[in-house]
Parts: sequence; structure tokens; C-alpha cells
Amino acid sequence: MLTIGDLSRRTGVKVPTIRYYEQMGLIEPAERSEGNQRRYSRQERERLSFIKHARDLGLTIDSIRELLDLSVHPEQPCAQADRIAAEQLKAVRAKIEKLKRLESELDRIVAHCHGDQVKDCYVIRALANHDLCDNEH
Amino acid sequence: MLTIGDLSRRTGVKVPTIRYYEQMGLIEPAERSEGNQRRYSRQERERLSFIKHARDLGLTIDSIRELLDLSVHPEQPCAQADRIAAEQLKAVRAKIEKLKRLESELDRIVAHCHGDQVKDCYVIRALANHDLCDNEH
DNA sequence: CCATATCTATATAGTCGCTGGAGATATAGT
DNA sequence: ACTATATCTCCAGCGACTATATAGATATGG
Repeated sequence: MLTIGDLSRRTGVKVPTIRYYEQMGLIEPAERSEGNQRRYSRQERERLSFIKHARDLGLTIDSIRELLDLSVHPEQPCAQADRIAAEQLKAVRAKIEKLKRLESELDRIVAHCHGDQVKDCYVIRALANHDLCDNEH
Repeated sequence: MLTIGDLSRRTGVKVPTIRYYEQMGLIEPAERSEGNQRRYSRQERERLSFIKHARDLGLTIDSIRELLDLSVHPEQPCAQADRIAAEQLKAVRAKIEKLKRLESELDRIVAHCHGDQVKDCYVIRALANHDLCDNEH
């Protein structure tokens, strides 16, 4: 059995975050030692690793809860799990597109600035005047 | 003079957000009508547009406050404004890189899934088992 | 000139996913 | 037995809003 600190080190999830996940119902309330400290088994470590992995991929707590619910019904069709992952992929792609537009505008703003004083500064002027932008954002 | 609703429509910043910006000290407390309603001039509309533009570019409230402070000192060197924009650019690029890694992994996960049942589902299995990942994330 | 419709005011709480602190208790090592 | 470290619970805070409730102001049509 692992203490919460051990579990934290093995999964890379911080101790208060583990307790937070318990509170949010992502993991079951843990067994307790005589002195009321949480103790975890290998199964619980795996579940937490699953959660960590999904969070690293940007899935919301709600999506993860859904996936966890699905994973305990192995005979059901997996279309829903598919859908969750596909939607997340779509969201990630949309974010990338948006960030790329920001990148190109910021890049242009930074590259243009060669004034020495604020009154000539392209950064400031570009922000004050949307017309200097190339694209929508 | 514009009401807060007019200002909102002209800048695309929602009414409660304008009030929030006032509270945060990004914009000066507005003049008031006899009935205690906020009234805005053209100058204040421009300042809010500046803020909107900067927020759209992902700058934090704190960075925007710095830029606004700079913009009222036109004789000072603009190196700091430059630095703020350059740092934001760096942050945006880092986010793009991270999201691209997520994209490729999610894409791989989704593409692999052709099981019909949860027990064979690659989405679920991939999340449970980090070894199925190609790269770090 | 009044009824009504829309807008605005303030204050407060909620969102998401944690993170950190205070003060008390448990456990491990010597 | 003593000490150092880990853990416990509870609660507050982050950022940037967003929503809700209740009350008062203003604009419009008849």
C-alpha cells in the first residue's frame, strides 16, 4: 500500500491534486490507515495514471469522468469514447489555428518595432490601432 | 457620450467585463449621469479597444496594465513594450508546440480505434497505458 | 404624461482546475 | 522517548470573467 506522497511521486500528480480528485469523485475515497491517512493500491495508481494522462492531453474533468465510467463497462460499444477523443482532437486543432494567427501577428508587431521611444513604438501603436492587423483574431 | 451598452457594442467587450476592468483599474472610473449611470467619451472607447485587442492576443491583464502605463509616457524608451510583446510571442509558440504534440497523439489514438466494444477500445487502452504513446507530453 | 420596455446599478457567488497555507495529528527513524 | 517529516482537514486564492438577484434609471409609444 502506498501513502499519498508515494502515489504522488509515482504518478507525477501533486498531493493536494489527488485529494482534489477524490473530492471531485474522479477517484474513490481511499482506504485509511489506523491514523486516518490515505492508503492506495496498485489499481488506484493505475486509475490515477489514466487521469493524469488524459489531463495531459487536455481533457476536462467531466470528459475523464465519462471515460472512466465507460471503462468499467467493457461490453458496451466504444463509440462514445471515440467521440470524446475526436472532439478533443477537434478542439486542439482549433486552438492551434487560433494560436498560429496570434503568432503571426505578434511576430509582425515585434519585428516592426525599431523606434526608440514609446511614441514611435510599433507595439503600442499596433495595439491601439486594429487597422494595422493583417488578419482577424 | 456613450452608455455602457453602446460602448460594449462598439468594442465587442461585454458590459459586465467593462465594469470588471474598471474594478481592476484597467480603465478609469467613468463619469456618471445624473442617475448614476456610466458615460464614456471617445478617448475611453479607444482605451478599451486597445485592451480588447491586447486580450485577443492573449496578453494578461497585468501585461496590459504595464503597456497602458507605458503608453502615457511617450518619451520613454520602448524596450519594455518590446519585451512584453516578445515574451508573449515566445509563450504563444511554446503553446503551439505543446498542442501539436497533443494533436499527433490524439490523432493516432482516434485513428487506431476500430474495436466495437470498450474492452478493445484503443482510446481507453491508450489512456490507461502510457507506453502506447510515441512522445513525451 | 404615463405605462411599459429596456438598460443599468450594486453586490455576491460561481466557473475550472488546481495550489497554498494554517494548525493539528500520524508515522518512521534513531 | 524524541524528532523530523508526512499527512490530516478546512478554507482561501488564482485569472478573467460570467451569472444572478434585486433595485433604480432612461427611452419609447400611445
